[in-house]
Amino acid sequence: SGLKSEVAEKLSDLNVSNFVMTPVKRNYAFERTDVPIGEQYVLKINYPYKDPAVPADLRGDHFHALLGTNNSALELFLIKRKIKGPSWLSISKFVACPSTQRVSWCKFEVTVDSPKDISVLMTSNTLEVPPVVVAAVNLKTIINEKHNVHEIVSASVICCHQVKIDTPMRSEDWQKRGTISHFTVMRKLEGSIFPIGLTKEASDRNQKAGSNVLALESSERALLNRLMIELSKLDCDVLVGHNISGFDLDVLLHRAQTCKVPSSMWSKIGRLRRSVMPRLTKGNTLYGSGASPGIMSCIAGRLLCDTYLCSRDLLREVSYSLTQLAETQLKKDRREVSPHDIPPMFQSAGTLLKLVEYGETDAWLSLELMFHLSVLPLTRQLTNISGNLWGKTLQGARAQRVEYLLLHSFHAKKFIIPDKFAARNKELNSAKRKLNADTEGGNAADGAADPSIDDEVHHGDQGKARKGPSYAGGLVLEPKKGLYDKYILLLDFNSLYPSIIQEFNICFTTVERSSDGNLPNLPTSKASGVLPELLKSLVERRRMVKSWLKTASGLKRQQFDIQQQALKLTANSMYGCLGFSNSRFFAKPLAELITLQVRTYFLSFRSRLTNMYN
DNA sequence: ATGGTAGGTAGTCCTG
DNA sequence: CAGGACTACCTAC
Repeated sequence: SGLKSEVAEKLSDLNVSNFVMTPVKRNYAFERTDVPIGEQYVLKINYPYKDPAVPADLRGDHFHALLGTNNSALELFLIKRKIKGPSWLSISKFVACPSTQRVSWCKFEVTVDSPKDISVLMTSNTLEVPPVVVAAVNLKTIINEKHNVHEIVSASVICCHQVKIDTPMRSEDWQKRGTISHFTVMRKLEGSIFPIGLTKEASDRNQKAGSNVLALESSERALLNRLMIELSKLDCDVLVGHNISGFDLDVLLHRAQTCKVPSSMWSKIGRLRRSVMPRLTKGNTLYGSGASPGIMSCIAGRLLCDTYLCSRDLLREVSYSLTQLAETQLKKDRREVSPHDIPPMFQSAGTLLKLVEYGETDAWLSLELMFHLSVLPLTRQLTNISGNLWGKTLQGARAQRVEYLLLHSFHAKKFIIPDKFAARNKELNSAKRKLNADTEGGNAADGAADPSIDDEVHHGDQGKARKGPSYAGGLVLEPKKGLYDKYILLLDFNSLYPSIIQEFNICFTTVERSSDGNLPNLPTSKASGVLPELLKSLVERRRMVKSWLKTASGLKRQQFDIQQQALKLTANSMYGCLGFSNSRFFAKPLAELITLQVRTYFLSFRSRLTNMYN
């Protein structure tokens, strides 16, 4: 047909020669106004990732929209193969990589021709969940005043070789003899020597332990080399540390760069062989915002568990310092050591051994905190529910979890999924901004006339992106003052927002959004939307798990408890992402409609109650 | 850049 | 000097 030959022509203009085109039936239900809502025939085009991407704004005589042009390969793989979090995969066809062609440090590496050769193993329920290896890392640093950077003087590692990820671990489970190993690598200060007695103490300890538990090196470079060798021997699945993503990893890689540690060494911090150090500082350098993308790419193949970030997510504390958390959560004392306290400690073997102890204790406390909070089982459950990447859940990316949950659901129902960065919106926004700048001050009624401007930052003049509310939320009634000494009735709704979404069948697929962004009407359609169905299944799964919980005991019980918590968390975080302007599934009209129903429901409930009890 | 809004208190700065 | 506009921070849902 005309469409096919036009597309073929456009593709060959882009030097794409090897492509497949198929007409398929697909649904659309999202915010692009240039794509018709509902089911229709579309042309599906497949070609290899090595060829250039089609520009999203390309148009032709026979087609007026292109979707999914910039989907990442990883996302397509996970969504199309229906891979939902850590699970057993069956690989039907593969070729083992010869050692000269490997791209990773893994003991076994294979090449797979087609993603279709990989599928989720359906009988995996009967298989045991394999344990993982977890290494806790803590660095002790001194400050180089001249360059104003941290330099590493000691690195401690505690490694736990048999960590379960399907159930919580009690102290006696992970502190078993033989499953834990530890070591510290230390170096002397520049232009000085180790204090008397340290070398003998180190060799005594190593002999007694039968392995290198205390390694003494002459330079920072040698320390880094040794640390990388030991880490690659452990080949851990998870790296853990307190503020490891904001401090230790950053320092480690910057020092490796400065000390000219060869790439064959520093890249062993991850599982991917790398030859060029990526840009380490890109974007946010704010405290507590996680590791930069460059740093994360260095540890590819391992998970990162930052107990500082986890605690901030899972606990309610005044301070999230390791000292404070050790006290309140683990009931343990911790000695704080600042970089300025360290140089004097190099004067005697005794104080230097104290430094070793402090480093290993910090690594230990962070590891203990991770077990205490059941970080691995909980994040694994959350990841299995949403079908995103485990590493992202560990970073606390809630929006991404909801994004993947919806991607999987809508793909399964043959929907075309919204693009990650809609080029159209970017254009629109920059055009708006330009317009605003041109007619500055002269548009008093802009907010009412054009709601799409509302998502812009309201108080963004000082670079702090704190937004004002962009739509109406819940309803808070003024309390009636007085002493109530007879009856006080407390009502608590079970997951109010998810219930409202289900009750009123609010979904992308059911609510008709007007083009001017006004508040939409309630859906009239009887057919259940994708969102309500999804929530229903989450609620049902939770109810089932809770029923198992009643009769289970011990580890099984804790496992079910974590699972039901994860299901609840997932259901409750969905509404927030509808109102989140950077979300891929951002739909302010839907969020507004939900909060309106919440307010209406609340008021009618109150009047029913006052009628009943007067 | 990395769920939402509502609402309270305390503080700063400015103005009539 | 009272009071408004604004911000930061905290908590509730």
